[in-house]
Amino acid sequence: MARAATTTDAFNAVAEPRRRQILDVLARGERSVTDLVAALDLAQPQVSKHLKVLHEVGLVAVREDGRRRLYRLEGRGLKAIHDWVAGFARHWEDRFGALDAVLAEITGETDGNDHEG
Amino acid sequence: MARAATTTDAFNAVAEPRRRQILDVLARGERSVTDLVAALDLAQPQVSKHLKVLHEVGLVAVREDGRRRLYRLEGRGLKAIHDWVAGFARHWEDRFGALDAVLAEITGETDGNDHEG
DNA sequence: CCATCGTATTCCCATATGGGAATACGTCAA
DNA sequence: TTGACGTATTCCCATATGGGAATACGATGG
Repeated sequence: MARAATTTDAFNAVAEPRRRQILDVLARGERSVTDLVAALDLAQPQVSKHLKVLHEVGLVAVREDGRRRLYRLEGRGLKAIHDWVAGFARHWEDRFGALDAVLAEITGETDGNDHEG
Repeated sequence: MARAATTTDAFNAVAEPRRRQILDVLARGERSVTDLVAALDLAQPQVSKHLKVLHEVGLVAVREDGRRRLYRLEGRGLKAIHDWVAGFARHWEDRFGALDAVLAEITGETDGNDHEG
């Protein structure tokens, strides 16, 4: 097998910096391909390709307007990522980080990380 | 150019499901490679490879213990992802989603999304 | 109907991925 | 020492990526 397709899910789609940039721009409102080309300083074909990927994973929606196509952010698709990462928040928040370290030292535990209760 | 290396950053490293699984397990405490192999039902070499990637991007740390190597989650590396995604939260939270729709319809705007103030 | 604009699609290519399989090590128990 | 264990590394290969360049196409204005 090779690496999973970029169109597999939001995680893969968003791994590409350009696509993140596109979403950043779209977060401020609907944009035409040309708008994006200008904003990203990237060739039009590549922008269209990235948009295709984002569309396939449902991160953007399109609307036709004459010869233009207006792309819009479809944020829901990012929730999965958010939810997954949020579960790790305690692991980088200083308060808990420090606490973990202390507990580990005191208990000599190999299996720490218990601020559950 | 081809796709960015998986070791480029957390975004790329975490795009692979197996690596996310590994982090999920490590979130509950230090684990040896063998532990992970058992938990993931994946061949040992592949686990070691994934761990290598995770280590290169700083998402895990290692500690030697006799013939074993104990891997530990290094959560800080996930913060970048969290921060980026969090910026889009308003786009999937129902309250705001509905509000956006209404505003868009009322104003006929092409450039909506303004609950700034 | 023609030229042009806005976008999408196709072709080409260097790159490295992820799994499978085999193997190389370093460490520990006899 | 020897053998087993725990882990890392190497080789092989099908796959598809992302950019560049060229081109196809639908819509629109004359």
